[in-house]
Amino acid sequence: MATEPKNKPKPRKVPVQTRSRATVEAILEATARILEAEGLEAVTTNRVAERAGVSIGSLYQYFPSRDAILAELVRRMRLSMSARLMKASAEAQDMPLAEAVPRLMAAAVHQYETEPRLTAALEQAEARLPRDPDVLAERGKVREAMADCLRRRGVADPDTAVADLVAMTRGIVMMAVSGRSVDYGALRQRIERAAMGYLTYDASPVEGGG
Amino acid sequence: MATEPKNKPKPRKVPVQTRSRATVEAILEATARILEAEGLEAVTTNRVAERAGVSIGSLYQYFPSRDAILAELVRRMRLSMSARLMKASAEAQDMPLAEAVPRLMAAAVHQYETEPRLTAALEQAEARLPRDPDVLAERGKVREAMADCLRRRGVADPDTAVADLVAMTRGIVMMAVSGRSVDYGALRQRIERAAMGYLTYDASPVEGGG
DNA sequence: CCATAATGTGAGCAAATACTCAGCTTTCAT
DNA sequence: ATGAAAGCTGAGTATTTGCTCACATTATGG
Repeated sequence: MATEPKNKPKPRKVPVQTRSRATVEAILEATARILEAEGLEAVTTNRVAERAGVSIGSLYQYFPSRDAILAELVRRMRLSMSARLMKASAEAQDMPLAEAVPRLMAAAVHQYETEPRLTAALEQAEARLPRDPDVLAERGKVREAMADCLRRRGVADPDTAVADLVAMTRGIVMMAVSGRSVDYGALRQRIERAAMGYLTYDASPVEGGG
Repeated sequence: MATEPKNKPKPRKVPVQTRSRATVEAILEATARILEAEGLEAVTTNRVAERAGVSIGSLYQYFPSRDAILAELVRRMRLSMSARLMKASAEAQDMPLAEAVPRLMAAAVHQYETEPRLTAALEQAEARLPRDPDVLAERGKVREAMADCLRRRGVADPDTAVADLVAMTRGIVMMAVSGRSVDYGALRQRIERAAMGYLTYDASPVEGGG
């Protein structure tokens, strides 16, 4: 339960038989469902094991700690998001800005749209977890691809622009998700407006801005 | 540590002497410092008491639970933010959009700028806490004032616009805060660009944008 | 078959946590 | 000065948590 840094990433068994692979999946699935329904604090190892229908001992044969389960879920989500964004970037390669942006925004929103509560909880968990190098590397590639996309259209400082677009999108989606029900169609349109506005806005010289 | 709803908002003493008022402030201050340095999970009642230099018994004379301490901190932050935004709205009343928006954005960012990590932690705590009616009421007034500000300048659907602007701002600031060091001047400019872009973007068909 | 490895079990331990209580000290009004 | 009220104390309780371990069950290869 300590909040201390992970000083013991003890090695665990790797599941080789189909039975044990199913066990691992059941544990991850149970964790996701608890996260989704009750949030990060409700995820305890005993509860996960119970919900997964396996014993607590089995859980600890494949995951060295509670955080390791969360880390694996975070990892899968991030890699999935990266893959989706890479695909969208490739497809948007030759489109005009006004068509490329909606495509990229749709890809960025997809994960929140399909699993809003789970995604929010996983992002919260991610903040307290050590950075996953693979995730960082993939994210880097994605940002690069998206920045290229913008650079080709003459957007200034495309790296900052990508960071801002991602952040704006997350902000708007997270706020929507925290509310009751969401019209994702309207939401995507608003995000497209925010993105296109940001990208095309020309800060004309308003002097004496004090 | 339960995530269950608060079924026992047991009444506690109200501090009347200066000594006890100082105790209460010390408890809140200690909680803020722990939150800022180590995040939400590190906030335990025993640690707060120790850091505040008071006994655990004293803590429980003025706060019925751990969450009550967090709730009070959240409350103060939210009311302070609302007050600042109301003031900015009033001052921006008669300014043109290009001047009003920076003023409003500066007010919105101020809290994150002065206490970035604490603010992030408090927002995380807020998500798990019961809604404070006072905070909700003040927030409603603020949104109304800001929406009025926009409506006067002919912005369509000003309520949605305010919600989106707030969400975008939060998204960009939170992302910046999670990084190493932040240039808040540049940050404010980017947020102004996002806001102005959103507000002035005309989704007319831009043909042949290759 | 059977030896060996892989997998599964769950009672229970050590540590942490939220919170109480019985008694002590300080403040204050008179 | 004095009694009552306000404030303070911290060892202790009940519970929860992450996690281990000695042992039982199942699969696999020869």
